[in-house]
Amino acid sequence: MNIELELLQTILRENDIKPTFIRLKILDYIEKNKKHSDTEEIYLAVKKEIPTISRTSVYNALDIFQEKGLIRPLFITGNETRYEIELSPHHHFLCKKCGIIIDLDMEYEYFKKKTIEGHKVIDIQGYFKGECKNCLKGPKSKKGE
Amino acid sequence: MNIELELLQTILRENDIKPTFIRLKILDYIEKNKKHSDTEEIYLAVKKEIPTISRTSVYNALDIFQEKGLIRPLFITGNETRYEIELSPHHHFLCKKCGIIIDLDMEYEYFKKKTIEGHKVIDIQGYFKGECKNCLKGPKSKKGE
DNA sequence: AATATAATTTATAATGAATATTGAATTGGA
DNA sequence: TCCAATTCAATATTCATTATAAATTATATT
Repeated sequence: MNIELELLQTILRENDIKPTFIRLKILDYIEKNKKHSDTEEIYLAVKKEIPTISRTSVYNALDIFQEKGLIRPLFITGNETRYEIELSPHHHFLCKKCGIIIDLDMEYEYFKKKTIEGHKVIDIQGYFKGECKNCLKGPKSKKGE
Repeated sequence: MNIELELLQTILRENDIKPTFIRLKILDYIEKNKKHSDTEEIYLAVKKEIPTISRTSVYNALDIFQEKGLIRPLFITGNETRYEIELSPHHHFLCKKCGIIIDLDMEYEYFKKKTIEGHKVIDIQGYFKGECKNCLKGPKSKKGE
């Protein structure tokens, strides 16, 4: 067991999640991989190390992590749910051309607001959609074609 | 054919959408009903007047309306896609308790921004989630229990 | 009017993400 | 060790959506 996994183990324990190997590996993947992965991608990645793992275990682990606030789900594409490690609140940009999801660094005053128009705010998600910097540069930088 | 439907007819024609009865009725429903309906709700509502309508027709109509920018899809719940008439940009609040989706009136400076961190912005969706004003008032105002 | 052509609608099947269920395996105390 | 609870995995199922193909309707052409 390396140091990183031990740290993750501690994080899980602190959040009342039993640190099973599967959970560690799943959280480890989400943590290292800075993308916004969907369940299938996580499943395939962890499968390389744990070939017997089932999709259900991935769903289960993600559900627990989410309940405990370790990860945040993104419903940006409208298709599959994507996940990222829960860090300080930030918005996301989805490129409609190449599909990349980019974290935005902007700060907005309402990140600090606890209520809005009388409603109690627990979570905020801001999705910007359009064409990313890279795709704007021209057709030569297209990927996957 | 009443006046409202004639107006919708004109709107459809202006957007190069052939104003079939089905499309008129679907757009009419979304327009009148100020909620953020999902496909099933629209299907069931229109079915009352057009009993032979198929779900596929609803999906088709919604796709066209969306392509032409008449309606906007919301991916707020993470489950089904919801739709609203495309009006001036605004954010949404989802109550995790009762499920209601509320339009927020707040204005933000970035609604006017055409680019963000170098990326070209076409669409912005802001989702606030938490507990709505009404649910905060107490258990007596719960619905459906 | 009749026919051809295209667009629309319907019905049916297929897909794909997510959930439910069940039974086996594992763990943690009495 | 034994029992109970938890966890895991495999299967089946649900549900929203998409794809396909047939049927219907609308539009254009002769």
